[in-house]
Amino acid sequence: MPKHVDHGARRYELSSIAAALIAEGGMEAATIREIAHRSGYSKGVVEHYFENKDELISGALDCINRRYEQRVDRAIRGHSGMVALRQRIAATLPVTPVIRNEWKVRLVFWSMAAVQGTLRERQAQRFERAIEYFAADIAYAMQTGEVSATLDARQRGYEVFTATIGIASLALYNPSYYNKAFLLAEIDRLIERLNHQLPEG
Amino acid sequence: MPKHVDHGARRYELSSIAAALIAEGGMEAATIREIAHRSGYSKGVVEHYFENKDELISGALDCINRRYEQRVDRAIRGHSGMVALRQRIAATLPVTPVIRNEWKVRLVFWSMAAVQGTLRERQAQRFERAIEYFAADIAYAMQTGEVSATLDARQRGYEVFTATIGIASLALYNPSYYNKAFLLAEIDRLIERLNHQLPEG
Amino acid sequence: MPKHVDHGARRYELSSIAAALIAEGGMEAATIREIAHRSGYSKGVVEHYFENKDELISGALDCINRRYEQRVDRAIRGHSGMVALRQRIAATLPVTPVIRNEWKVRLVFWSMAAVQGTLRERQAQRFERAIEYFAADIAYAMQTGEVSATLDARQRGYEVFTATIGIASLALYNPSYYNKAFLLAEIDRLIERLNHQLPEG
Amino acid sequence: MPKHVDHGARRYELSSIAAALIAEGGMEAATIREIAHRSGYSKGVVEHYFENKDELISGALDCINRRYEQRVDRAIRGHSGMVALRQRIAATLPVTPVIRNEWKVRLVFWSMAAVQGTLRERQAQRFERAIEYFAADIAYAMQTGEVSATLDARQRGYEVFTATIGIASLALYNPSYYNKAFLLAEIDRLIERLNHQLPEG
DNA sequence: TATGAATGAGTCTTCATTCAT
DNA sequence: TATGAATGAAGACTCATTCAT
Repeated sequence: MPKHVDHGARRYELSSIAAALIAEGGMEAATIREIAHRSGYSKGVVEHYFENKDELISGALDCINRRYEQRVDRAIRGHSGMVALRQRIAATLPVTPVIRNEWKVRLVFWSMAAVQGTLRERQAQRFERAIEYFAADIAYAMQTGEVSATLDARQRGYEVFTATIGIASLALYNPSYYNKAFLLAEIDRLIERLNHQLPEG
Repeated sequence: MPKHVDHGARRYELSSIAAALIAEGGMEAATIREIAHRSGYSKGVVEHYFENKDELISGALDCINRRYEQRVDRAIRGHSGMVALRQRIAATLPVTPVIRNEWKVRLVFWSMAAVQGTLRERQAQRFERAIEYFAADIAYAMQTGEVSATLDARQRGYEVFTATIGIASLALYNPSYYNKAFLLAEIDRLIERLNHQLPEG
Repeated sequence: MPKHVDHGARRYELSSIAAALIAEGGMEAATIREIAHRSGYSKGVVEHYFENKDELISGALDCINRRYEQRVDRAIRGHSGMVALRQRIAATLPVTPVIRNEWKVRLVFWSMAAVQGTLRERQAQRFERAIEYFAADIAYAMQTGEVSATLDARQRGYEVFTATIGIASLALYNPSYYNKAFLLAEIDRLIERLNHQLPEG
Repeated sequence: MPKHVDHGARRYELSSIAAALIAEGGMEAATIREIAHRSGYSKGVVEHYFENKDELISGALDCINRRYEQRVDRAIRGHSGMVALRQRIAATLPVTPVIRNEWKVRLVFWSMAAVQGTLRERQAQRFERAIEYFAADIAYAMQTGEVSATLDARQRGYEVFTATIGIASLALYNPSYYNKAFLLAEIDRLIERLNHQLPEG
């Protein structure tokens, strides 16, 4: 009987280290050697859990996305509609060092997907899915009368989402100016827009 | 008597090739060897005009930014206020393959700047300058009464700018859906918001 | 109570897989990992039955040689002299895909033995034994008067054998030209030579 | 002006070292590192002259084949017909350590070509060309009446060639038994066969 | 017996960089 | 100014082998 190791846990552990390295020094800092060194295992172990480097890298992306989703879930639990949307945005914007690191990794992947056909489409799907989450919150708010029922939920979700990632991209490079207080205030503006803009059509 | 060579022109030529390579295959595709090969010069020449690779890379960014600014200048010439703002946004959004390539290079730099302290601050400055251009158009429009004089021009410039780069980031990965027609219609929405939102304060 | 496993059968099974892999992709394709994967056993099992990789490789050679000998035995059963010789040659030449694969493995071993002192001598012995088989058929034919009794059986066996492996080596690289019909006709020529050449001395 | 290096000569030099290493320890002994070390240059230099390892390996084959052809040319110069054929065979059989090394390299390539589709066809062509050279000598001998004009030159060339490589393959593994004297005597037998066999048809 | 986790050496390859000409 | 020869570090990856379970 072989020594048993939780394969998934080990993969997550290594992916997490890869993500941290990417956040620190970009794609080129996430070498297998360094991942092995930081994890305390040998190079061979990394290969044991990942077919090749691409898989490892993609594991790193899964890792930060999973954390993001868990954070959103925790923040939203029990809420819906506009409250949920507020929480979702707050969990997305780079208001803490942890989230900033997530954004660094995310941007590295965006740049990869921008120039690599295979990754592009998958990135587009990730964006689409994110928009749907934003839209779902708004759709719910329309049903409960929190916001005007005449809005186009998908379109509004798209607007709020693009504004959010635009702000996040900006904030990442000047975290002292675009700090937590600034960004949380920004959420109010985004929400406010939904109520005061002219209805569709 | 040494042969005279237009230093600036040669630098621009090489930077342009570097930018094209980055757009094609990311940072790692822009090797000195490949730039030398495409330019027809030898490797030594490339390094003669750029102290090291970082300089070359930064030259590529300058190159695409210069082209962007020239395109904006051409589009705005003779215009100001809201018309200028429209043109500025149109010249920014990835509505053509050329501009999409610009955005690919831009994202590669964003990802570098996100994880590299030295580049981060300079990137923040570039963002700040861009916002000021957007804000200036709005400020002019306020003076001429095109939009409500109660707006905060800087704030509105910031909003339009972040919305623009958010949309651009999204569009880059699904150019057939977020095509030229879609993006131009998007400009109308952005402009419309300026007029119909509640005034500041 | 330990589980009983037929050691020999297991060895043969693994050797056979190794031989197939060598025929497909040469020495370097026969990795322990791949053999384990194809056999359905774990890597550890493979090494349990073979001290090290060299043994495994030598097992693969034994495997194809055993198959060759069985094929010859089946073909010759009940025959002797020139008929047996004909069958022996026919069972040797690469007239079918199966025999071609045998030859591929054989050539890989020849190339190893050519450059590795330890293997060289054993290969020489294998050749010598093969020649003796060919010579025995001829000697028998001399006794029965099928061929001239003045021949030197060993010398003639050597000649037929070298001609056979020469033809086989050639045929391996152009199986469509040196096809079954061609090679079988070739046997007639080899046999004919024995009869019409001048006697020894 | 760059330092000038005779590209072809350097390639030959490195190819030659590769061939020597293959003869010593097979394909796996011909590592780039070892080639670099033995040549006195750095690893990078090897890459400078060969796109990749495959090219280097193929260079090694070219190297031994070129030497073989030069040796044949030198031996045949001024001769033709049966004398030329004798010399050709003598230059082919492994009668000296140098030629034995050639054969070792040759066998390594045969084993590679046997299992690799891309190489197989090229190997078949090399064989065909070699047969034509043998056949040409015989055809000339038929014109001058050295041998019976009723022979099929191509067929006889093929027979002599296959016999030659068969003998060579055998001799390689037992050079003390199949020594120079033995092999030279063997040439007489091969030649004699041409004269005393029954004519074609 | 059997498993597969872990190791680390070794391979090719790519690349920025230096330097003699 | 320009060339390209030369260097050596670092990358991903493959693999045989060892060993605790």
